[in-house]
Amino acid sequence: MSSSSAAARREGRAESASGRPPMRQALVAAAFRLFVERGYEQTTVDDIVALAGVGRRSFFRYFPSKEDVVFPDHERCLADMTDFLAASPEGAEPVRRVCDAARLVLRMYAEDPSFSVQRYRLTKEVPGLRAYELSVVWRYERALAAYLRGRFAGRPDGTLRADVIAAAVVAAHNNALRSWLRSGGLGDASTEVDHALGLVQSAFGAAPAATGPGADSEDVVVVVARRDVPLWRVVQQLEAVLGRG
Amino acid sequence: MSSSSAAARREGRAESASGRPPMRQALVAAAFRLFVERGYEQTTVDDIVALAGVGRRSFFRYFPSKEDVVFPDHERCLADMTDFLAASPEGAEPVRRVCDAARLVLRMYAEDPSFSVQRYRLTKEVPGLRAYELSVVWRYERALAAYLRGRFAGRPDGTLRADVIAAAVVAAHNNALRSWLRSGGLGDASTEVDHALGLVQSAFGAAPAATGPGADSEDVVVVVARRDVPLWRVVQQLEAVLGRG
DNA sequence: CTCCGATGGTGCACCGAGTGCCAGGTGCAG
DNA sequence: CTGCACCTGGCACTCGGTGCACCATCGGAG
Repeated sequence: MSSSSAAARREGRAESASGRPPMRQALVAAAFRLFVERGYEQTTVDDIVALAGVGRRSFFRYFPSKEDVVFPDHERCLADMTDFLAASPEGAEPVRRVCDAARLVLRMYAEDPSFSVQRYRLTKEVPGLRAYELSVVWRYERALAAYLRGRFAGRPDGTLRADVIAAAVVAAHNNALRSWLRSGGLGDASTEVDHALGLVQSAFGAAPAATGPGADSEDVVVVVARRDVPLWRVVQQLEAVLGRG
Repeated sequence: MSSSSAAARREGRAESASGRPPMRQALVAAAFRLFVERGYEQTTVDDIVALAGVGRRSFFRYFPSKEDVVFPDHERCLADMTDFLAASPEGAEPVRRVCDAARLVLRMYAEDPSFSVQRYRLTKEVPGLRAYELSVVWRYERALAAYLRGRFAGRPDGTLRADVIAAAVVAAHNNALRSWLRSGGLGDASTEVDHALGLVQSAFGAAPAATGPGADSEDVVVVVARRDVPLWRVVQQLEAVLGRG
């Protein structure tokens, strides 16, 4: 069943066929029940462990902090993303690749829409959770930026472009994701995200240099310019690519 | 004296000529002395108030949390930025305007380089401070995005573009800022930031127009340039191909 | 000068998150 | 059975943060 496998994924570990739901899951379930019915800050860790029927000490064994119980799957997702980026083929177009990496996060959210929507409502209200979410998102962004920095190494403004593109990708992804969450997680999230990421790709994607097949890869640069963008902008791009003449 | 006025600015209030340094400043000074010499987490609020010679309760009168003492001036700076954006002339180019708004933050950092560098080293090491800084930066980003959303209202993908551009501006600004901080705050920060923001402007600047699927291949021109050809020659070629001056 | 209210600093008791430490239980290999 | 590793629970403690009541100072009104 979908909800069961989604819960298992939330767990970050396979569910054993032999019942006995692991303590981690019980804690997440208990926590969310209390969070939605009486609020995050009004719920103490003691309340959670009492409802889950476990010792207080065990809570912090599974979750380093109270906030972590709200994001039980991000650690796993972040690892997936770094793996995905590390496994990139050499010839992959970098911007497209980070956009695909961002889609991994979307997939995680889409796997359990009701859970994601609940969490969204929580994080929107509680400042502490918002701050925590920011630090999570920041780690995704750094993973994307690290990959791009590697791909842009040697290029002038390589790290700058990497940071900016990573931020743009994350912002576009989050814009679409939040719009989907605000709608209650009903429609298709991926089309909206595709559109948003498309905008970023059109702004940063093909325009900067692709090396031609025949030539020595270092001494030729190909610029694709749209006729409707002003000439000075094309020249600016050229300067950036060529490293100031 | 420069350091004195910088400290006053850090205070967010004018320093009175008649001595009696305000408690806020004393707390910031005491806190930073302890933070740099024994670390942030190793310093308790009790240590700070003991060194400053005030009561523990007073600390939390001036700073809502221990983290806030590290960023004593951001609240003020954020207010300045929103004022700046609210006072934008109607005809201002939106992207340029948010770039200028970002420069306000840089100015704040540049006003007291040694303080900024110390704080940078702190936030780089301490995860809790990093998280706090993220939430501060997030508020700047939301201020920029809110302005852009207003300017892009009605445009297709208006909020999406607003969010992406705001994120890109913040990322570019932070990239340059951090590079300057890493250097010890010695050189000129503004030139680096200008260059970084220029890249964002060149990517998102004036010509938003028809993005993505609207343009067919007739609207695109491909230029192949050899790196050893001087830039002006390439530009000359471009002008010829595009048929405009 | 006295009274008075406002402002601002302080002490105190208290809550809740998070940690270190140790004890008990349970499954497993020797 | 015994030792061992591992998971769990309880206890005590630290520290950040808050509500409340108390007190000092100060400026103005009578």
